[in-house]
Amino acid sequence: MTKKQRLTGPQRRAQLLEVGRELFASRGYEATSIEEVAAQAGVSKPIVYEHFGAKEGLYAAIVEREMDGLVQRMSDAIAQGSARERFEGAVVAFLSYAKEEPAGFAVLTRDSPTSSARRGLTRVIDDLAQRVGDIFQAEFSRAGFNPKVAPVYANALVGMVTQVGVWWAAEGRPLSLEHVAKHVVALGWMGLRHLPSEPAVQGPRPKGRHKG
Amino acid sequence: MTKKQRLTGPQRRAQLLEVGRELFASRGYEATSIEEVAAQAGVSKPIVYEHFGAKEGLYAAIVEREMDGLVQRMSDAIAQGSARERFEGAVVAFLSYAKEEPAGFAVLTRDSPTSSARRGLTRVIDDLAQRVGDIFQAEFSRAGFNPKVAPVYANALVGMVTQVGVWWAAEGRPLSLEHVAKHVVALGWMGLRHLPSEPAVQGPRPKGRHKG
DNA sequence: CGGGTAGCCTACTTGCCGGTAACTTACGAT
DNA sequence: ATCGTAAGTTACCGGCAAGTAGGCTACCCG
Repeated sequence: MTKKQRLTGPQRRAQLLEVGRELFASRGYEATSIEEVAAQAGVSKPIVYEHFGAKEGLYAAIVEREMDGLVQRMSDAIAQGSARERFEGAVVAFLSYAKEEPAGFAVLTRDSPTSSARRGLTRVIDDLAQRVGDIFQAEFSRAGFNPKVAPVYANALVGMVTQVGVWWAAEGRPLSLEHVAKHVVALGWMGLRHLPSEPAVQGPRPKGRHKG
Repeated sequence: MTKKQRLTGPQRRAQLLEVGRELFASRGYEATSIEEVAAQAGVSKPIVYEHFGAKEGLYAAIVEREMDGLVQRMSDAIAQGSARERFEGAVVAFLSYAKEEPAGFAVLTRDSPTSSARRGLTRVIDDLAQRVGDIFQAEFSRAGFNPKVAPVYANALVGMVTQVGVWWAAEGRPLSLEHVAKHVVALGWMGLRHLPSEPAVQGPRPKGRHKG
């Protein structure tokens, strides 16, 4: 068998990130023990602590890395083209990530450890929705729609793609990526193109609203 | 002060379900201890075990009850009316549930305990998507679309509504239910009415049907 | 009043897991 | 070769939470 190999710091760190990702993906945060991570890496517990300080440190490092990867893909995808092309690009990028990085996708999709709640929105997907929401907000204002409903669409689209991604991955990807993307894009795009006008469009007369 | 009141079995059981739901909703499964549940109910640990056997038993009972409640609302909502009305009804029913049963909604939205995976799809929402998918499947076949893509739409719609619900609840429901529902329905309905035809359609069915 | 039973409690055991202290070993540079 | 350092180890602590054994008490019913 492979000799008990000594790795350099960065190498070991990278390996632990890899192993941790796989474990967190399959078992979830709570059900994964540091000992397990260490064992799977052929190393002992304190090594993990040496690199990441605490369990949450390891988890945070993994999530951050995956988040960066996903955001990178999405950013590239919406860098240019018509609005429709960018939308389609975003969907394809998201599904590609789900396909090519199943473990990372699983980690991002699962619940976070309870303590790391920031600002009340705990799940990572919510973060993504927030970013999309910011983009939409500007876009909506520009187009004369009520920007307050932008988050509704942002969350709707993110949730749509996410859930489809989860199903698609869990089901062993029964359809091709292009196939799935096509339908999702169609569903989302049509809705966006037919935004209903509403009483509360920002016209000259802001109407008195009832309860929130 | 309230006397150390002795409750009957069913009463205590109901109370524990209530307390447990609240706790699981706010802390999540792992972070909630049976002792906490017992304390909050003004009772000691073994009582909980007497009623539910194990922690998972309590959790399962709570989830099942909430799931039933949600399904009940949805079923009522889609019992009659045009397709569009039923769709709208389903969305409204879902959001109403999120609004009126925030704790239950939180429980259903969170991750389940790792061990209770059934059929590979662990999350409760996936169950819902499955049911919707079955309905769509039949509907798609009838309308001449490829039924294999039905789950895509089912998951997309369920994910859409779910994520919007999560956001809406987490944000303290900044918009009215009707307002949110209107936009979500618009987004979903438009997409459904313009299903893209595709190479793999079964049968000579060229064009999307019209209906009022 | 006197039992029986249903509801409830105290007081454990057990095992796991996050985290740490203190020691050991490989290895390259001088 | 040897010394310094980075890499890795064993062996422990402390705490918490799941689950249980066995005893107590209120209340109903005759």
